[in-house]
Amino acid sequence: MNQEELEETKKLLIERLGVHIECKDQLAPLAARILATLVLTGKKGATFEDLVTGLHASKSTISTHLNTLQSNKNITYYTICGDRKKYFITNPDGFIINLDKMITTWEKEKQLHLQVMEYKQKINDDSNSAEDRVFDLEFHKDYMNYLDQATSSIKNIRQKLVSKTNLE
Amino acid sequence: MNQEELEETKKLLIERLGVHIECKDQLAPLAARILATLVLTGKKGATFEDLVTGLHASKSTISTHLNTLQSNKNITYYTICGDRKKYFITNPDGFIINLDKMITTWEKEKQLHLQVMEYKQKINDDSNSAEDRVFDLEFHKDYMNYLDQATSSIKNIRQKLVSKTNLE
DNA sequence: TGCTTGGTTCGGTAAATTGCGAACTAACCA
DNA sequence: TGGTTAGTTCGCAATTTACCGAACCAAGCA
Repeated sequence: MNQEELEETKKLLIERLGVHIECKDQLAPLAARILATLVLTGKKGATFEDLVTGLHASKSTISTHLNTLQSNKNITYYTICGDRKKYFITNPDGFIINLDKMITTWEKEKQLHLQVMEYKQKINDDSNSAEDRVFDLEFHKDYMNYLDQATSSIKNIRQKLVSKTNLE
Repeated sequence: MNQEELEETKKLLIERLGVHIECKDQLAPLAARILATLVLTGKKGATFEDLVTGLHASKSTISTHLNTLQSNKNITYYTICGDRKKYFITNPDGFIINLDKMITTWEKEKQLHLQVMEYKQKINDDSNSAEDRVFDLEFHKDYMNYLDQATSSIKNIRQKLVSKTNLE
């Protein structure tokens, strides 16, 4: 396989990965393409200029997206002495940040279900007869149980990842 | 707590849940409010008219969103003999559909990483010396390992949920 | 001091999303 | 046959998003 073909596959993969990331992480198309590019370039990273030319985008767009990606902890950069450029790379803690996001979403969801249950319980208490009881709380109990299970299994994976990272 | 106060809490909860669902499931604001309303009304459900008045929205908006929510399997409805109205409720299989979405996303992600690894391997093979090797494939191996673990633990929870549902 | 490189800021615009209203259909019933 | 209820369709208006270009800044150096 020659150089041109490899370039083609690279572009194709940036596009595919880009679309995936765009949907999964709710990022703007070009922000996702930047992340995809950085995944494809690996530890070597890419400079501001590389991204501008590689993605056919304007400097302003690249600048703003690089800043938001950095503040979202999606990417970082390293520098080389005597070289003014920044070499952007994907955040090596990306896994863990992903897991943390899932955990916080689920915990927030659990809090919401607790609030809903409280509300429904009050309505049920206000009704005087048993057949008057409007709400069945089983659904919320099941849902919270499901959330708890999912949360704890993901926390488990997180723990293993963290201890492995610390060993290295 | 009197009737008005309960109405207030209901609106507040619809709003909070709505914002959460809107972000989590990438739905239009009003579509998320519909789902939130259905969670709050439980097994009793809500009619088209209830939603139009409760959410202060137009019939057309409610109509289109109800249709998309149905085709996304987010909601269903039941009917009462001699009553032309549909009573919309949240899809009881919501849990499982959520889990399935996570699993497919992760499996797709794994496939993408495999393709990226294949690309990087080719580049590495093309280089003639060892210090020339551009890419470190460890990252992708770790990532795929993480995806596998997450997938299998969620599949496990899914299995438990399914067998429980079938028993009832 | 002025030029180059690396990057930021800001105003604007094209396109996509979201919701609305009016006109329409389809089923039931009086 | 006409009226009512339940809901759909479609064109349009208001936002929001995503990107661009031009002007600008700041560090280094010739």
